[in-house]
Amino acid sequence: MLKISKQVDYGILLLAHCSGGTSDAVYSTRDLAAASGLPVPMVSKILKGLAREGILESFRGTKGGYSLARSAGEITVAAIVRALEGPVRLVDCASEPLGPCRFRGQCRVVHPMKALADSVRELLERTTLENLITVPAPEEESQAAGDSTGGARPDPAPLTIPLRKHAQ
Amino acid sequence: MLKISKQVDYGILLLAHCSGGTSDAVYSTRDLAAASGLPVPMVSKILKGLAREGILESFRGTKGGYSLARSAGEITVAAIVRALEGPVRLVDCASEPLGPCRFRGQCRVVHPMKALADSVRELLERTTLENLITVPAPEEESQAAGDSTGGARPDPAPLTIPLRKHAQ
DNA sequence: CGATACGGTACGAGGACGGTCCTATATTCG
DNA sequence: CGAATATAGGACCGTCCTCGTACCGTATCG
Repeated sequence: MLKISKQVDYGILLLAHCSGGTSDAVYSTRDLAAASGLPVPMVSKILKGLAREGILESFRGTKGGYSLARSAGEITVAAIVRALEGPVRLVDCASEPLGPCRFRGQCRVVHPMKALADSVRELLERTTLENLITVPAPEEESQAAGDSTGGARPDPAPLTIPLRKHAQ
Repeated sequence: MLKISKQVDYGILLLAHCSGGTSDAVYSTRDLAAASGLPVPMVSKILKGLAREGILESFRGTKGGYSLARSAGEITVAAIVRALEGPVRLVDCASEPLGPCRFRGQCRVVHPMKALADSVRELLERTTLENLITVPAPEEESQAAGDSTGGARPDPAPLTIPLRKHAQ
């Protein structure tokens, strides 16, 4: 609920992988599929979407593949979401191409809702791929691995702050 | 995409209506359905959900109905979302009951993703019903009414700031 | 010219969401 | 007490969207 699609999730994973090597490294669909463990057609579809939006640069033919079109710091989560699941619209009736609304003009919540939606979008706009790969997180990472049951553990620490560091 | 469900949208509308009168005013399903123009069963379902979560207080029998269980300033958007569409989980593999993930432990993006998810949730947690009904928005509200075509107009003004006023 | 790898699009299965309906229970009033 | 009212808690169904797959076209390298 209120979730981002798996394509976006996978997309971030793949982009994180692409940003691992040198800036002009080229990765083929098969390479990335093998590295991520995701099915090849799925990876292909996601990379196509990212390339169409200009996040990835594509090279066709033998020895072709994809590479980041800009630096990781210039790729926002919002752009990834837009490329893979369309514009961020928290609510239809208060997002930019205004959807139909039976209360047009007399609704007391439209503008605040729009403000809320904008806040969410701005948050995603402010978070870059670089943020996602350079925030290494606390040291209890290792103990999170191991148990596949995934028992709910209490909230460990406020991880919110690091993301803000790029907000002006 | 990345949208909240219509039930939450409707729920906010209905709660905004409930917070209009005195604090102990009681509204029946039929009243709210008539006021909102939404079908009665739908309104009923939403109100049930809100009551189950303790956001609304319910009174059965003749002259029964619903009223806000707490003040509008104590009802967060996050609570409304939780009541009507479950916990806020931006991504399955990085939200609190950790979902299955094939990269458990070796994924470089889990913690940042969790941080991002927390940021979104915190934003919703910080926004209260009171915020949504007391931010009246700019004066061009009236001209938005009238045309039912809903043509896309350019972004009018940064509406993001007002929401922040309650963030400490 | 053939092999490789991207580009676009269409297709099917599965699940979530929107929306409706039915029965049980509690309260008020005559 | 009994009828009327209004919520509680389900089950139920149609539809849309997402995930995942597959096919065909096109560009590039050797």
